[in-house]
Amino acid sequence: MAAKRSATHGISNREQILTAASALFIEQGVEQTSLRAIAGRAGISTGTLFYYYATKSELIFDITDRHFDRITARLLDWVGQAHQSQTPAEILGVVFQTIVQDDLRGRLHHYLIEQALTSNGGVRERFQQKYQEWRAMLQQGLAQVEIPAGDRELVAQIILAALDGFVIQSVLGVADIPLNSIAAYLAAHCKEVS
Amino acid sequence: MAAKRSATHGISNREQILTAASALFIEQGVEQTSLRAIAGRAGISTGTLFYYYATKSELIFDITDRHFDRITARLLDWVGQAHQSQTPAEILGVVFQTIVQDDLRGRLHHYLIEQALTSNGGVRERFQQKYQEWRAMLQQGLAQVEIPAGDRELVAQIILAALDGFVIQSVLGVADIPLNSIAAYLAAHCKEVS
Amino acid sequence: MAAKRSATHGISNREQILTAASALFIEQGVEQTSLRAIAGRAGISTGTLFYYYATKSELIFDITDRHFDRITARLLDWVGQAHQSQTPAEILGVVFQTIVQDDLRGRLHHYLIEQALTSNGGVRERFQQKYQEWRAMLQQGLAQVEIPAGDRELVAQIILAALDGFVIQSVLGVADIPLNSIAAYLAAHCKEVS
Amino acid sequence: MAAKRSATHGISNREQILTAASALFIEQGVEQTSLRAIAGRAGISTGTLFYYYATKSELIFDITDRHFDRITARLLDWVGQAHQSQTPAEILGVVFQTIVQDDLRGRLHHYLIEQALTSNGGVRERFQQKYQEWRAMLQQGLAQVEIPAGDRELVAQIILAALDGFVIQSVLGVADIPLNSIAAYLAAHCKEVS
DNA sequence: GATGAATGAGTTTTCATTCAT
DNA sequence: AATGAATGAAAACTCATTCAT
Repeated sequence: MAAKRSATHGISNREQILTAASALFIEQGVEQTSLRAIAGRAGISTGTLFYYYATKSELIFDITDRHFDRITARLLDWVGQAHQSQTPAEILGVVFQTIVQDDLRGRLHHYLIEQALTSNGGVRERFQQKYQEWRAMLQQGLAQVEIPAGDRELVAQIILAALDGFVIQSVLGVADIPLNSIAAYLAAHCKEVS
Repeated sequence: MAAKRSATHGISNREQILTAASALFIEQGVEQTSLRAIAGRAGISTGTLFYYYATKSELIFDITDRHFDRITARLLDWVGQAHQSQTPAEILGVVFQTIVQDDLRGRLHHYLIEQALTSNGGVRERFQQKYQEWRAMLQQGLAQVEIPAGDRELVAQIILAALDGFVIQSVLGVADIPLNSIAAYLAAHCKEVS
Repeated sequence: MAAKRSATHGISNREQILTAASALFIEQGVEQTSLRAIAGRAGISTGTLFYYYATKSELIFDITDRHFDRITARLLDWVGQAHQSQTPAEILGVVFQTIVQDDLRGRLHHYLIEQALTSNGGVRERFQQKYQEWRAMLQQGLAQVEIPAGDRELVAQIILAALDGFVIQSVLGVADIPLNSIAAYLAAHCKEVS
Repeated sequence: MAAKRSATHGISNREQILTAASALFIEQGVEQTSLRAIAGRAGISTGTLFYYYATKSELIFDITDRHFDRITARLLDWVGQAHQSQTPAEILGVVFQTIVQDDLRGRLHHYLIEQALTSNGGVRERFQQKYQEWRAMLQQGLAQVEIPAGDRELVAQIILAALDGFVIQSVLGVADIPLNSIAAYLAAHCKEVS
């Protein structure tokens, strides 16, 4: 279902399609984007598009994969570099900032959630897996933030959920989300039981 | 834009439409639900549907209104009855349980968010207003939970975001969301600065 | 088909309908104007509209009648007052100006022509009658303009046709129609054979 | 916006569509002709029609273009061959006869005028351009009819307008339009100032 | 590998007209 | 006389998908 290499520049076409599709999905939503439009922006014919993706669902599937990979990569980065930031507040702040403020990915994220709810495909299962995965990664990252080992799982859960919630608000344009204060607050209060 | 009552049983028809539309939106998503299907389930003709709602957007708008009213009502309930539960943990737990576990409303919520992102209409503005409103209500409710006045705003923000996040996970079927432990943890750690 | 008086203020309603319909026909064209819209602007219900006009065709018929009456009245005026203007050029100029420059009536005229071509009704026959009638009236008016009696019929034909032609151009917004020069030219050249 | 040729028999399809559309527009009027009917007569599916013309407006636009081209071609013919006819009266007579008596094109002409008035599209602007163009062509043609140079513009205006007027009457079926006498009269009286 | 013309079932929307009250 | 809710048939438009080349 995902990329199969070939001798010619098929890969390049696949890239072209995925890039075009991502962009259009973000701009207009998944349902509102026609395959013809995707082919058009990718600079290929609809026939060619169908050569690579026999179904719109398949294409959405690949887009989802990519999207997940990017989120995961971002989290990995964060886990790896977490110790470089001095204070716990700063460490948390970084996640909040980078994830919440990427509006484009935020929009895509929600369009894909809708696909997960709507389409029968495996998208939903992938989401379930990924959320578990991200939770685990967050937990790892938190190990470096002086949070008592026993609390890490809960804190990771809260942060993961809050992230999604703030992404929603950001994407909707809800005003006044004091991300930094929130990160600081969480850092301070989760450090140890009062 | 919202319901105009009439002498005859026009109300009944409007109700019928809204009920049918809500149900179908929840089952299949907003985009996937055709007006014909709504009319069919409501037991009226497409022409009659048009008589009440000249546009799919208008109908969505009314559905959104209703949805918001229910959420608000639920929060009002909670604010009013918060003192009846004994412990802060219990008080928080109630919100989490009642809101997160109403999967149907959760689905609708996210379909409507997609509408807000996609359609240019006023739906998005309504969302912005409502989120501000709900945040304020949460703050009020928290006044009864021994949280230092200065922190209430941030805590309300966190809880509101986390609620949305958990709704997403619940709707997606992500396993193992220990809502009660989370409520307890939040109640314990937000009570006062360590 | 036309106005039947009644004891109550039925007449007033009829007037209301005709006024609203004329206005909307001119603004949007006959086809584009729904009966619901007419009823709305007339301040009555669709049911009432149908009480007065059982069919859209009937309404169009009455509007056409009114329109014809106004054109005829204008021509009658002109015939009656033709001698008051001094020069033949001025006399002709008056018809051209008053008829061509009434854009609203011009639009309506062409929308009604389309009805005549399209609908099966008697509208077309009415047009045929009226054009003959108007031609005769023009001929009468020309009697006062020193045109040799033998030529009057042809000149009336030419003027009548040219009028319609200039109305088209005026309504379409074609630039530079020197109506006065044209009237002067016609007056000068038709007076007598060179 | 206009025809783009393709390697296969796409041309044939486009032609098919334009032919079917023209015929139906003439028979029933533009508004009364459904795209389905056009597709039906063209022997293609509605989807295919959409493939060539994404919008009814686009199709109308192309039809308009074609219609204009034919009128222009006819006038060009006339300008080129004007000297072959002997008398000025005959020369004028040719235009009147050929243009006025083509009832089909006359009907189409008026349906398209309605489109120009109704739809906001570029149709109206095209009409304005074309009328200026035709006026200039008529002027050129008149150069060969012994009309004093100074009068040619006015005469062209009058003839152009009268043409439209007679087309209307012809299409409406108004009786007794002595086109030849009129041409003769115009030829005689415009030749030189009395 | 690549094309793009072709399709048909589907969508939202429109509206003249009817009729019980 | 007057209402306005109700209708069904039809309109324009959309689009994922197929297939001959």
